[in-house]
Amino acid sequence: MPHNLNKIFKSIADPTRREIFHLLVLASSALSITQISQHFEISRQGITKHIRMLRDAGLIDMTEKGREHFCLANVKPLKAIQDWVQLYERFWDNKLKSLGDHLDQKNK
Amino acid sequence: MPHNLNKIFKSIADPTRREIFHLLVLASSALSITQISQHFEISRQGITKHIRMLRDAGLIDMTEKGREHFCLANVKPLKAIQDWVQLYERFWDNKLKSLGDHLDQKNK
DNA sequence: ATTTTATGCAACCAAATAGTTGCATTTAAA
DNA sequence: TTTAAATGCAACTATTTGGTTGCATAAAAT
Repeated sequence: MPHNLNKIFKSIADPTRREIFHLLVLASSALSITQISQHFEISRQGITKHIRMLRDAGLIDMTEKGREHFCLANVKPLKAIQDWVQLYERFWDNKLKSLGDHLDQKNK
Repeated sequence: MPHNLNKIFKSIADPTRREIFHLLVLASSALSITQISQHFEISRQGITKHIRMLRDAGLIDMTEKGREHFCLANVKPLKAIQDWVQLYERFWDNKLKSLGDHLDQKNK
């Protein structure tokens, strides 16, 4: 179990956390908590809480340097979300075959 | 805006709702609220609330027949989730190119 | 015609969430 | 060495969430 699936779902369910994550991916380098919070109107402590949830879901890697705590986006846990979605992708156009059959196939 | 992205994220963030959705996809036919709730230990009213959230996110289509309310899974809104995830997919292996460049490209 | 079934509505509850502020501590800068 | 910056910790609050129960109503079955 790499990172709890539910934590990942919960993490990305909040728009502010998605924004933080997006900001970090865009930055493609580590940003400190203060730097991140400057992009938002909510308090630093509010941002810290969001960052911790993202970290606990594995979506942010953290390193400390002196008094600063740096955050780096880690997209890998999103793979679990994509896997979940892809289970249903086959139905986007139309029912080709029941998902039940599909799962039976995988268990053979 | 087909269906509010945040509602979709919030809907699938709850494990019970994911189970309900999965059940409906597996069924590949409409199930009544009572039928659905029989698969769970929580009360019918609890299930009803979850079903409404899924419906409001577009993940369940509902039809009434007599006194029964039937639910059918609709996977289309999941496309929005996949689109969101795919924005970051390119980073799963490694940074090929920054997301910023990628977005610039799309806006040309 | 009576009873049972399927449901909605409303009130209620506990826990989680998203946010705040104040204060202490460590590190860096003047 | 004093001051400023970056952070954590703790307490507090309001709102949302996930769940419950009781009661009313409409439709179906007996």
